[in-house]
Amino acid sequence: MKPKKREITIYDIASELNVSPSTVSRALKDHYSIGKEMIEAVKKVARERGYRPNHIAASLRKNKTNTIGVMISWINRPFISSMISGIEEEASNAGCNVIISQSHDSYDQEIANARALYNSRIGGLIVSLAMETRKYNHFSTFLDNDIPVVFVDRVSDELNCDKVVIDNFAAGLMATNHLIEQGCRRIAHVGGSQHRSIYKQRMMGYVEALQRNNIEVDESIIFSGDVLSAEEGYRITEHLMNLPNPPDAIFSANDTAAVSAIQYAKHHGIRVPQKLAVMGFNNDPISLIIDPTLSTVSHPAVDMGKIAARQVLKHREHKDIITTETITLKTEVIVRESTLRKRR
Amino acid sequence: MKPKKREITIYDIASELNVSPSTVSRALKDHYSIGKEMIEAVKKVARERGYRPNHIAASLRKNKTNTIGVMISWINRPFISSMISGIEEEASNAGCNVIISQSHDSYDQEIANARALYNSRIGGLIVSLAMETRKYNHFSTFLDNDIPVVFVDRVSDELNCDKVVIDNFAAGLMATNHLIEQGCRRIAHVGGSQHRSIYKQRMMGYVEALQRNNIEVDESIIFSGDVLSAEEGYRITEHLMNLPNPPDAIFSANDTAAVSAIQYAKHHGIRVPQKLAVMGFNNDPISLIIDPTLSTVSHPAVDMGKIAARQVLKHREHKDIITTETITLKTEVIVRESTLRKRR
DNA sequence: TATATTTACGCAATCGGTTGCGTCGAGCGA
DNA sequence: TCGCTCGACGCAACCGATTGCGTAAATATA
Repeated sequence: MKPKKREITIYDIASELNVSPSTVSRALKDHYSIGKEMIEAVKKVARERGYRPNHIAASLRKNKTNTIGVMISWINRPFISSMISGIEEEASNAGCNVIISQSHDSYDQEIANARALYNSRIGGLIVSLAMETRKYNHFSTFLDNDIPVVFVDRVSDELNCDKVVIDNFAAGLMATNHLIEQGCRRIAHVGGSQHRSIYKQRMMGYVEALQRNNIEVDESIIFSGDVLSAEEGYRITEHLMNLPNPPDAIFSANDTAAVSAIQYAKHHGIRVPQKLAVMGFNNDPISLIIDPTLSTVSHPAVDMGKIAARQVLKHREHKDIITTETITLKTEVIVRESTLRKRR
Repeated sequence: MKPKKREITIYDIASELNVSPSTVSRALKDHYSIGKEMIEAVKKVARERGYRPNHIAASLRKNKTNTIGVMISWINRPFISSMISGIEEEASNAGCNVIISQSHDSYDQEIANARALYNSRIGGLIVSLAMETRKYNHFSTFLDNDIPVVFVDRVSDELNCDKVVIDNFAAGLMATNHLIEQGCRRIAHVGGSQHRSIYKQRMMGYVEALQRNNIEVDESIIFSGDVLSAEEGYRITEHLMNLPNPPDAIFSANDTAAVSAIQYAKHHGIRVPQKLAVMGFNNDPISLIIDPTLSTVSHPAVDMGKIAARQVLKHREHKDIITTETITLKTEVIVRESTLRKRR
């Protein structure tokens, strides 16, 4: 059992060098008004004595921490956890901590989490909205207090903040185009809540593709899932395939529901992709495991996380930035077996 | 744009009631030496004025935060992210934050993370060790400073801390027994690093099962993967199946490698489970998606996370606890298609 | 009634940095 | 030589809550 050695502080360094604590404080962060040699001397002593800056103290004084809050729906989903992985990497490289809170897709929980994070005096916030959320007042506290907020993936059009997204419209368009190219003519869509713009845009891309190809848009084969769970996907597929005029393809707004569609098809002897082509979204690991392998749309989760983190950090550095950016990452259709009807 | 209203503090409450800040501080946490009416009065004012306790200030004073650190290998793995989900739920219910850091299975990174978390003055720590880690000095700082440390899943026998685990030996035994019951006689094992006790114990359970059934233990079909990735699993399976005397079953210490085994088999026309039975571990989502569905061993990730969080919180409450517990959760073999050779 | 206890609360130091403002000496132009 | 600028650093007031110790008043004990 080691003796509990007292932490050494800037006061210790100050008295060792016979200077004031303020000088030490400034020297440690290369303040312009501190002389070159003084800075060196201070840092040398700090190193020798094993000085560890006390972030808590700094946070108290500045009333702002070096912690980045992350609000997401569920952590245990491939896209989300990968995104967080990216966030954590960038943040920890910059010496920031990441604290997470899950909304479980509940609006009320999201509000509670926002309050909790604000009370924790986070220095920045990264948000992927809950499925339910349609009002956004709970973020104004952060904006009013100059706490940078960056939205990722599930963003809101109503808020003027930095955003990191993919082009969901283009993605929906490309995905649907691919299905059409493969000869599908009656393409169903299983989307997410139309209040989440990402799902709306995917759907609009889908509609656009149909229209460009003079394919009738049939509302009766367009669905908006609640949370796009496996069960939901299965149920909707069941409904679709029992229609008098069932679709020859399903474009799902996530892989979970798409995989369910394939499984329904397998259980009922419907051949994929010959009878039913299935296109997913996200490129989750399961898309490579399912048989037939699932065609899907790439979703650069880790990169989106990294970029979101960088945006937050940038705003923390330069508080004078008053512009907001929307960063759009590239995405592409990944063609696999579940849609490949024609030889290439 | 709302005016930046100043936060109200215990001083505000104190002056409103003409008492001292210390009284307010104590009243807010029901200190025994504060009168009943005073406590009520203080809380009333606090409520009315919208007082929000400043955790930073408290942390500074107490030199300890209400933040729980979580050290894991990779966040974007089903077991880990589910575990974190459980941790986060329990912690946030108790008003604690959760900050995470990934080691990427690197020992050096784990040490760096431990330092960073210690510097962040976390109030508790939950650890699932990196695959590489074989020395544990980097945790003594926490123990020496009475910061509760709880290990989950990937624990160390060398440290006398609270642990939350499953009975890996029994699990390995049961899983292997099941394979034997299904008529397998030459069962290979794809394990993890034998320095991680969980993998060692799974392997020992496997060996025990063989011995109890008078099956020869053949070292040449027992492997210790590096990180048990899909690639590793595939490569090892390839090696195994090219042996002059290939196995009729593979017991893998995780689902990732097990799925790779199935995929290798499918690619090479080896029928599963008839020619090769495959047993996984973890009950990852993919185990239900792969065809044939993968038999595996349940791993109650969310519960393990919750319990680990509770242990940390318990130690924070009662600092007088000097005992350590090892909590073992129930686990069971989940029989699916990949091992089911006999009708039931 | 004088003394011992208890109850209920105040005082003031403390946690470790941060930062606006003040100061002091050196260098510089006129 | 006078006044001025500028570089380099110190002073001291914070930030908001916690806590050991002290004490006055109320109650109990002798």
